[in-house]
Amino acid sequence: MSETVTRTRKSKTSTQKRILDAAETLFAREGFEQTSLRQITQEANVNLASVNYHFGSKKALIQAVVARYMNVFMPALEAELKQLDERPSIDSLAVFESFKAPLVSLTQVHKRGTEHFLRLLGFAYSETQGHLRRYTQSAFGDVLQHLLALLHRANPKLTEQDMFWRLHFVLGATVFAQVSGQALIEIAQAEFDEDADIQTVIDHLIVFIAGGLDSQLDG
Amino acid sequence: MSETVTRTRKSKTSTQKRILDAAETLFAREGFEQTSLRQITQEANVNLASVNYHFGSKKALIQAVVARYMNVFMPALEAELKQLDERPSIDSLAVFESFKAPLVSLTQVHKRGTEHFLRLLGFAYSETQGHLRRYTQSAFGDVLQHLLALLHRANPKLTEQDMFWRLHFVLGATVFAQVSGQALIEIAQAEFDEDADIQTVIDHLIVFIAGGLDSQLDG
DNA sequence: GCATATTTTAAACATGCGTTTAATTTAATT
DNA sequence: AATTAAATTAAACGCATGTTTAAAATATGC
Repeated sequence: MSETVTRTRKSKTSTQKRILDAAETLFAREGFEQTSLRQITQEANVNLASVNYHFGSKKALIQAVVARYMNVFMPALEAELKQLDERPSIDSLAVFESFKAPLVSLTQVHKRGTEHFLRLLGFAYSETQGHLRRYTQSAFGDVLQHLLALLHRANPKLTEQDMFWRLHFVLGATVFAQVSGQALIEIAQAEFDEDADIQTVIDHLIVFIAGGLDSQLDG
Repeated sequence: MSETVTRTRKSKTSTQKRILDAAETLFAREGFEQTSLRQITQEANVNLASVNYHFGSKKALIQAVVARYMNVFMPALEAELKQLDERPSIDSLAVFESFKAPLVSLTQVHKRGTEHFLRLLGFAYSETQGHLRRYTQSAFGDVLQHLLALLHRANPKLTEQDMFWRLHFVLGATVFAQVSGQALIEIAQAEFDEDADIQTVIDHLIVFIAGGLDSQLDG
C-alpha cells in the first residue's frame, strides 16, 4: 500500500490544473485558435514550456479541456435519458428538459462551467477542430444515439431521418447562439434597451428549437 | 493602330477583382482569420503587397469582400419586402420566400455566390469580426428593421424582441447547415442510406426554421 | 515623346506563434 | 546524505503572419 505523496506544499493547485483552468476560461472567451499558449501560461502563472511538458501539444490541451467537461456531462445526460426510457410517453420538450441537470452539474468543474461548456462546444464546431468531433463521436456516440432514439419516440410522426436533420439544426442554432451570444446581447441592448444576459438567450432558444423540432408544416 | 492599349492581353481582369475573387473563395472555405494574404495573392496570381496597396489592410479587404455581396443582396431584399408591404396578410413562410430571389441574384457576383455569401455571413458572426457587424448594421440597418417589422406582422402574437431572437437563431441554423452541410450529407448517407444533396438539406431546414419561428410554446 | 503618376514587384521588417532544448531547481527514493 | 527522477525555467528555434519599403515597370496626360 504505497502512499501517494502530497505535492501540494508549494503551489496550492497543481500546474496541470492551473493550466486547464486558465485555458478553459480563455478558450471559452476567445476560441481555441485565437488563444495563444503565452496567454494561457501567463494567466495561469506557469512557465510557457510547461504546457508542452504536461500535455504534449496545444491540440492535446484543447482535447483535455473539452474532455474534462464531456466526462461529467455525458454520463449525467445518459442517466437522465435512462429515466426517460421508463416513462410511458414523452415529448420533445421533456427530452430537452433532461439537458438541464447535466448542464447545471458542470458547475462542479468550474464556477461558470455551464456557460464555458456550451461555448467550447460552439467553437469546437465552428472552428475546424475535426479531432474534437471525432473524439466526441467515438467516446460518447452511444449517448447521442440514445438521444436520437428518444427524440424519435417523442415525435413518431417524423422519420428518423427527419429527426437526424432537425437535431443538427438544433445544434447549429444552439452553437450559434452561444458563440455570437454576446454580440446579440449587445445588439438587443442597442435596439430594444433589453437588458439581456446569457440566460435570456437560452430561454428564447429553447422555445425556438422545440418549435422547430416539432414542426408539422409537412415536409 | 499598332498596339491597342487594352490591358486585357496580359491580365484579363483587374488586380482588385482578382484579389476580391480569390479572397472570397478562400474566406468562404476557411474563414477570415484562417486565410492568409499569401494564400490569397497566390491564388489570385498577384503580388503580396498589392493587397495592402489596393485595400490598405486585411481587415479592409474582408470588408470589401462582404460589401460586394451586401450591396447586391440588401437592395434586392428591400425590394421584395416592399412588395410584401402591399399584401393584406402575410405569414412567416411568405417572408422567408422573399429571401429566395435576392439569394439567387448573388450568382451575378460569383458563380457560387449564394453559398459563399451564407458562409461569409456565418464566419462574420462566429469569428470576432465586430467591424463587419458594425458596418452591416450601419449600412443596412433599415432593411433589417423592415424585415423584423414584417416578421412581427406575420406573427403579431410575438413581441418584436421575440422575433429579434428567433430571426438570429434562424440565421444560426442556416449558417450551420451551410458550413457543415456536406458533412451532414455524408453522415446521413452512412447512417440511413439517404441519397441527400444540398437541396435536401435546405428543404429540411426551411421546415425547421418555419416551425421555430412560429413556435407558440409560450415563453 | 517626354514627364508624371500609377501600379507592380522582390525583399525585408517586426511580431507572434507552437515547440524544443538544455540547464537548473525541486521532489522522491534508497 | 547521496542518488535518481520529476518538474520548472529561460532562452532560442523555425516558421508564418500582416505590413512596409524602395526600386522597377507600366500606364497616363500634356
